[in-house]
Amino acid sequence: MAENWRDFDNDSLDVSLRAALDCFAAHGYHGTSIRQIADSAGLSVPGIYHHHRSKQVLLDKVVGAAMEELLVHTRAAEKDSDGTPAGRFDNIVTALILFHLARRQQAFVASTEMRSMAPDVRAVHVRSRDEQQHMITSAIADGIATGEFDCPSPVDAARAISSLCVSIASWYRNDGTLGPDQIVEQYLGFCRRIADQAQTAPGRRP
Amino acid sequence: MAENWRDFDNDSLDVSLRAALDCFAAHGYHGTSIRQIADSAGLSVPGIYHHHRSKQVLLDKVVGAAMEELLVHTRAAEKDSDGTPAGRFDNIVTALILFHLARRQQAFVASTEMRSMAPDVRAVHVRSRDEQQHMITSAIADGIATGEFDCPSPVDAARAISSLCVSIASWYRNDGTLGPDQIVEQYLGFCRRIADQAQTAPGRRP
DNA sequence: AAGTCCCGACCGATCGATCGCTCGGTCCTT
DNA sequence: AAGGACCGAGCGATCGATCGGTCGGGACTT
Repeated sequence: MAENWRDFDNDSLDVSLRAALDCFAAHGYHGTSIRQIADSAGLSVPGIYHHHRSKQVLLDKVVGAAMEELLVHTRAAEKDSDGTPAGRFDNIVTALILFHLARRQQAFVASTEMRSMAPDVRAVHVRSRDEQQHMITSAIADGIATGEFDCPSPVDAARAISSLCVSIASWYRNDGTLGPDQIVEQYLGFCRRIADQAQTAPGRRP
Repeated sequence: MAENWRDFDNDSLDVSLRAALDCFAAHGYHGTSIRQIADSAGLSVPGIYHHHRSKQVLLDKVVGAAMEELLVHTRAAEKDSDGTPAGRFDNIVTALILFHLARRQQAFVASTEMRSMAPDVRAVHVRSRDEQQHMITSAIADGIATGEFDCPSPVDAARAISSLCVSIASWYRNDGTLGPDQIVEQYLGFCRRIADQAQTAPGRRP
C-alpha cells in the first residue's frame, strides 16, 4: 500500500460506468433507463451491453468499486495510526470523511440504492459496510476500556458516526463555501463528541 | 393545539396512501408500480385512481402529510419551551427525533424520494425542510450569543443535526433493543454536543 | 505485399413485458 | 333515480434486453 490513505486519485470507472453513476446519482437506479445511460456515455444501447451484462451489474460495479476503495483506505488509515484507540478512531473517521468528499456520487448511490440491488449482491456490500462500521465500534470500545472514550453503547455511537459521515455526500459540492480540510476538522469534532460524552463540561446543562 | 407535541397518534392515511407508503419505503418511488400499490391496498388499479389522480400525487400526499405534521409538532415544541436558546433547541430536536421514530417510513420516503417529485411539488417540501432546519439554526445562533452554545457555524451544525436525526429512520425498528426514550436521550446528547464544542473538557485530546 | 481471417467494438431494429393511466361498465347505498 | 366505489379490459409508451449485422485493425498465410 504505497499510496497514502488520505489521497483519492481519479476513479477508474470506464465511460459506461461513469455515465451510469451520473444517472443513478441524479435520478436513482429505477428512475434511470439504459437509454439515458447510453446517451450520457455517447454510446448506443447495445454498446452498453457489449461491456456490461445488465443494468444490475452496472450498479454492482459502481457500488463495488467504491466499497472496495473505502475499505482499502480505511484499513490503511487504521494501520497508519499510533495504535491507541483515539488515534485509530481519528484516522478511520478521517478516512471515512475524506472518502465521502472525494467519492460523493458513489457514496450517495451506494447508500440510497442498496435496496435496488439483487439480494446476493446486496449481501456482499452490506458485509463491507458492516466491517467498516465495526472498525469504528471496536476503536470506541477499546477507547472506553482505556478511558479515552465514554459512551453507553459503542455500536450505537458508531452507527451515528457512520450516518453522519454518509450524509456529507448528500449536500457537499466541490464549489461550496467549505473546503475539504474545514469539513474534515468540523466533522471529526462532531464524531469525537458522539463517542465521548464525558467531554460534557461538568455543571453545564445540570 | 390542544395536542401534546410529544405524542404522535395514528396517522390519517387512507388505505391507498398507506399501501403506497409501504411500497415506496420498500422499493422506492420508481421501483414501485401502481399494480403493486393496488395489490397491497386490496384494490384494483382503477380503484387507486378513483381516490388519487396520479402516482405523483400519491407521493406528494404521503410526503406532504408528514411534512405538515413535523412542522406543527416542531412549532408547538418550540412554543412549549422555556424560551431560552438551549430550551428551544432541546424541544425542537426532541420533536425531530420523536417524529422520526413515530413516522419512520414517511420520513424515510420524504428524504430519499425528494428527487422523484415534480419540481414545483418538490419546491414546497424543500421549503418546509428549510424552515424546520432554520429553527435549529437560529436556536443555536441565539445560544452562541448567550454563551449556551459554542460552534463555528450554526448552519453547518444544524445541517449535521438534521442529518443525524433523519438517519434514525433508516435503521430504527419498533422491535429493536433500544426503546424510544433511550434513543431520544442518546441522540439529544449527540445533537447537543454537535452544537456545543466547548463541552470538550480542557486538556482532553491536546 | 497482398490477401484472408478473425475479433473486439459498436449500431439499427425490434423483441416481449411492463409501465402509468383510462374507458365503459357493475354494484351498492341512499 | 342518482351517485359514489370500484373493477375487467385494454390503451399507447417505454422498459430492459437481444438480434443480426457493420467496420476497423491486428495476425497469419502465401
